[in-house]
Amino acid sequence: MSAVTLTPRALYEEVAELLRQRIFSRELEPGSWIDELKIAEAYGISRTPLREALKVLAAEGLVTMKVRRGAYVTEVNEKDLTDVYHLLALLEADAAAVVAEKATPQELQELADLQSELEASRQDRDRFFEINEQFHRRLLELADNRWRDQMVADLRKVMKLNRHNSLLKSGRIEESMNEHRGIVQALLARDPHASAQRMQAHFQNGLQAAA
Amino acid sequence: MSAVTLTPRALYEEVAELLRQRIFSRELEPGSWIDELKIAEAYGISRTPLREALKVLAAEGLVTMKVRRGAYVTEVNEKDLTDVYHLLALLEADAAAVVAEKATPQELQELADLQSELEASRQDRDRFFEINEQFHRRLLELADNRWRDQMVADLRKVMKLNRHNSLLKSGRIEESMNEHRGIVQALLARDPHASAQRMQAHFQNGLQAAA
DNA sequence: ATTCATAATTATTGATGCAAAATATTATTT
DNA sequence: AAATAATATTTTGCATCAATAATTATGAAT
Repeated sequence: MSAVTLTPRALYEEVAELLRQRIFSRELEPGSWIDELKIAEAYGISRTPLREALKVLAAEGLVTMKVRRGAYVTEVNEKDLTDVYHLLALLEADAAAVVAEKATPQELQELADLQSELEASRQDRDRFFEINEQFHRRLLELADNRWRDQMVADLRKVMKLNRHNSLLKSGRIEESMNEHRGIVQALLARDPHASAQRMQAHFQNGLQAAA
Repeated sequence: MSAVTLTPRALYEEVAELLRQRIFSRELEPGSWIDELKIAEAYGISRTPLREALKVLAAEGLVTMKVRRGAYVTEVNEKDLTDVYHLLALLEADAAAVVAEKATPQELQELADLQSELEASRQDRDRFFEINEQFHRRLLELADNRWRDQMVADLRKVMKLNRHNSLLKSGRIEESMNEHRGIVQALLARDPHASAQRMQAHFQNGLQAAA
């Protein structure tokens, strides 16, 4: 037997990740009931690790457990989305303020470099989004608060429940970049308040006007 | 057997709550390993609901799962506590800002009434803390963001991991009340920015100076 | 024909048992 | 005597099994 199991992570974690993908791809629709038997059979596993995975997803907010009714994919309405987005903006704005105060010059320069890359890739839409995400991720890392990171990760997952993963305006590369530039300027100026406010504004502008 | 089961909630929820109490009372010490067999036997249940309960607690941050090593009570250091406290302050300050903008006059009056009760109970320490908690709880309710509520609840649980549930100054009833009065004033004035700032200051002042 | 009650079916929830993995202890060899 | 290897014990993790609860459907009575 050369196939070493190696157990990278527990089965319930593996299953949780698979279910996450199926939920995000809307293969499992919001509001729909999750058939434990069917899923367990499809994946060729028993229901025990599956149920543990569902508990994890419930804690993340992706599924909702109903007593004696089983698990349902969480349904998010418009208000939920704006509420979640509001919190994301708040947490990231605060992260910017923290970074403005506590980051080393080298770390700030890193963000400035990412900003330059962003400007250079304004023609390449995919690359732009990639660098953009990298910027936000790095900013959170520098804010160095694992509890915030966990919350942001969970909130992002909830946002992904939304159809097309949008709610965000798509065709505003130029504006978005200008806002980013302003954020970096405030960070380099070591101005926590301005950094937070500009990040807030960046999120506000990114929010699609509720029809 | 006349004992009707009645199933108020699932067994794993029940067990999760019991474990929470034991963790908060430090009967289960931070860093210590949680013996599934022993706990299951002590409660007279099987390991299945217990393991589900542990997954829930892991998601809340109270226990940490290690692969093939089982569950451990989460150890929080000083930085963790200040990080968590920082986020609590941020979330509640923002809640105050939201309430200042969106609450109805009746709802604001409710908060003002709670403030009056607070002032009246300045002699009764226990009652003071009770009303104080009620004020914060009601404020969050009025901010009307279930995702924030969930996050605040989880963060509070982590705070309770700390010895003696402190990190908070205890002998500052008078100052605390004055700060509260300022918050209520800002709320009644419908000033979101001032409301948030005063709430922030309230939290900052409540933080025990790190020795 | 409609409503209520009862029974049956279906799905969740809890228990027990088994296998795999990790750690600790003991024995053997250098 | 120390180090390494092998074995044994402990414990996690997965699967199968049994029972409880809820919902739906059917039948009877008003």
